[in-house]
Amino acid sequence: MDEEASRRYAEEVGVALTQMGTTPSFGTLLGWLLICEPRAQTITQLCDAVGLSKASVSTGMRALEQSGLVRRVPASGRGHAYEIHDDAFARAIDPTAKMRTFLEVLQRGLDLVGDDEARAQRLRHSRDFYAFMIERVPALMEEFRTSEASTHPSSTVAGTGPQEEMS
Amino acid sequence: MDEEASRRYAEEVGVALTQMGTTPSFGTLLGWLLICEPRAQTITQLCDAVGLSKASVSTGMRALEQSGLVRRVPASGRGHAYEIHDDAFARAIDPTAKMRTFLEVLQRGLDLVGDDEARAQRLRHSRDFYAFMIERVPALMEEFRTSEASTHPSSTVAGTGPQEEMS
DNA sequence: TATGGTGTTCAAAACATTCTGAACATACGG
DNA sequence: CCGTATGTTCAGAATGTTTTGAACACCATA
Repeated sequence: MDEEASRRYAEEVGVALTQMGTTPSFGTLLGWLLICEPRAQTITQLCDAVGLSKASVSTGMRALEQSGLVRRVPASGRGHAYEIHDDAFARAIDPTAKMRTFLEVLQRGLDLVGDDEARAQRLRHSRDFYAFMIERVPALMEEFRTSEASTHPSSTVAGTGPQEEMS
Repeated sequence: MDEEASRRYAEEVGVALTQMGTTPSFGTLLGWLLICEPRAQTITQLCDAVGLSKASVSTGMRALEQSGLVRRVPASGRGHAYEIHDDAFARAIDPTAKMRTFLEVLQRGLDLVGDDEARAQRLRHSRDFYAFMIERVPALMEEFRTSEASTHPSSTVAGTGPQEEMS
């Protein structure tokens, strides 16, 4: 329950995610939404909680929403509130996203060096590695999803939200 | 062969990797090492090729070396040179590295909220997802490695280098 | 041990990003 | 339809990162 500990936790998540390439406000807001009470929070509540300006919270929340980690819900009083998805990370994170963009880069490199065997080898191995992982990881995620569904049948409906990047 | 096209490619890799969280010099150097001829290059050669200062190349190469993508080799003349590993990405990239750090963060969150069921649910699902992936992805990588070994038996010895982070 | 090429480190400049306050829109309730 | 609570946008300030030039160490050779 400890309000101050929660705030510290939000900051902690903030620095962890910042190291992974997000903005500090993005990570801090996500951290707060992971543990806050009540679960759904308005922009004003978020401002108070994490100590950021309305402007930062507004843009930060849009980013969180577009990345599929958080959704807008009708607020009790005026306006609207935001809450994190139960399965936020499993739904919003595509572990192969970066691999796909780099697969393209490697392929262009192979096109560039043509059939110069000596140089091609450097590129080919890495390209094949990514191709393999990209093909196989989705099945892994699907396996997790089904196993979860059978263990906790009360899951939310599986609306496949936007698959944005984060990690 | 086209010298200028190669330079452009190095820059292209540079921006791709910068978007994934590296410094521009890190990515550009890696891009150049992917396609340069000869394969092993001294710091001086790299300076000329990518148009960065000696200082940037020096620190950039140390980062590449520590991340396990590149190794030092004895140079023909004076000093030493650097060359990229054939299996650079498959060996240097641990797709679960970020998941592991975030798994810890989620676990700390669960410790913090204790047995408050309502709040715990938000954290638990994501934690379980990461735990699942972290457990399973290594086997996938191993599967690729063995399949490669049987296809191209001429691979280099599998010295398990430092498993630093990049993507 | 002097010399030249080679590589490293560091403070400061160049650069880019993020956050904020304030002005502007929007929508609801009275 | 007005007043108020709410939400958005944007220029500039604050902050952080990357690169660089220059001074310093190293090492082979003669």
